[in-house]
Amino acid sequence: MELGLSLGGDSTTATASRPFGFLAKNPDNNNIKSTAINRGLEFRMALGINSDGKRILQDQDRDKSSADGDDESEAVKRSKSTRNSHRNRTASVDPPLQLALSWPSDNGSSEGGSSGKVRGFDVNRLPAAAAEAEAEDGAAVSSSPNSVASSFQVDFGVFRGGNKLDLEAVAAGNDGGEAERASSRASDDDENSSRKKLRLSKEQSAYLEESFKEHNTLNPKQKLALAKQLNLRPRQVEVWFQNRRARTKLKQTEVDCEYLKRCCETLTEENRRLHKELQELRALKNSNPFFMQLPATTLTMCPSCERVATTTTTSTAVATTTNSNVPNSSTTAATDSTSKAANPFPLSRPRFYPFSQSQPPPHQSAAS
DNA sequence: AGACAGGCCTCTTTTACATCA
DNA sequence: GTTGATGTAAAAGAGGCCTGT
Repeated sequence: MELGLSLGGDSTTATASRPFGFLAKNPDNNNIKSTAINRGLEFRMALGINSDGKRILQDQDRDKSSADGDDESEAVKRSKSTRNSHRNRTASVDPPLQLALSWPSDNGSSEGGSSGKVRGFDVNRLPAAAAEAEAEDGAAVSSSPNSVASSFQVDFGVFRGGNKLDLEAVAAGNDGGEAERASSRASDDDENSSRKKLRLSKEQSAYLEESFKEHNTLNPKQKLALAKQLNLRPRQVEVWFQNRRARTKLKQTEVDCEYLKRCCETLTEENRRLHKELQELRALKNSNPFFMQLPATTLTMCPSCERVATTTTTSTAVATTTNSNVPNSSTTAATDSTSKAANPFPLSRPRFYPFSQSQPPPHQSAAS
């Protein structure tokens, strides 16, 4: 059973006229990006010292070494720990949420407008993590203004840079208040730095959806390219595709289930109808002895037209056909006329010749 | 043949967000 | 308008299976 299913394609998120219009090059935004990045780097250094004067953000080696240390404990668990620890390592980096939350709040221009981007990128995209991911996966997670020139990328650069002053230029269209919500989450993250889940932005989701439409699985090259394009970790792209496939499968299962349910209902109704018809024929047989002289019949189904052909085994056979999908009205009409029992040759009634009188179907002649 | 890595699937957990009282 | 409870979608973790090397 093969059912078509259209998933995704959210008209609100996908750019209908230009599917990848948001990736269009925008020199102005590039300027913004480079500026933001520079400022963001500076900002990042400032945030590298926590209240205790300890270094929070250092170089990649620190992050990597600490993450590897976590891996050591997990490596005892099972033989596949290397792979999972690799997965965990990318996610175990200190979440950069504090960066976004420490933005100066006196700039009211982008207080609410940056929320979507903040949600999508800053929360998870620690620069150190980006560098780590780059080192691990060989994917250049673009922090360079020249790496990928697009407004889409520019947004990432701006928000990853963490400079709120530039948000207004690129954050139009985002709903407000999320920066504050993120701010409210910041204190929690300080205590329990468990995994921090990001919400992909609409643009990222739309882009991933477009990619998914083209191919629902990714080879490593495509994964890296997508990750680079969207400024995500390859693992995130991989997980997204996994979840997307799962969602598709779930939807397909629901559709299949619904289809089978309808099939079951149809067959039940058909079965009920046939039972009723059988009873009527039996009644007719009892009331009309002439019926008893009819030869035995064999039901066969034409594979091409799926019509049921009733053929007899004697030379006096009268081939009868009926479509399994014929509405009950025809059957009812036939049986109603049958119930009159006035015709001594009931098989000659139209019901038994649903095909053209002059040209019986091929299977009829073949069956006889 | 066995070890290993990598990918995918499935189930589960966790998180973010929306809705409602 | 605010707040807490609740439901839902989605990201991510974990483990198993399969395949290729």
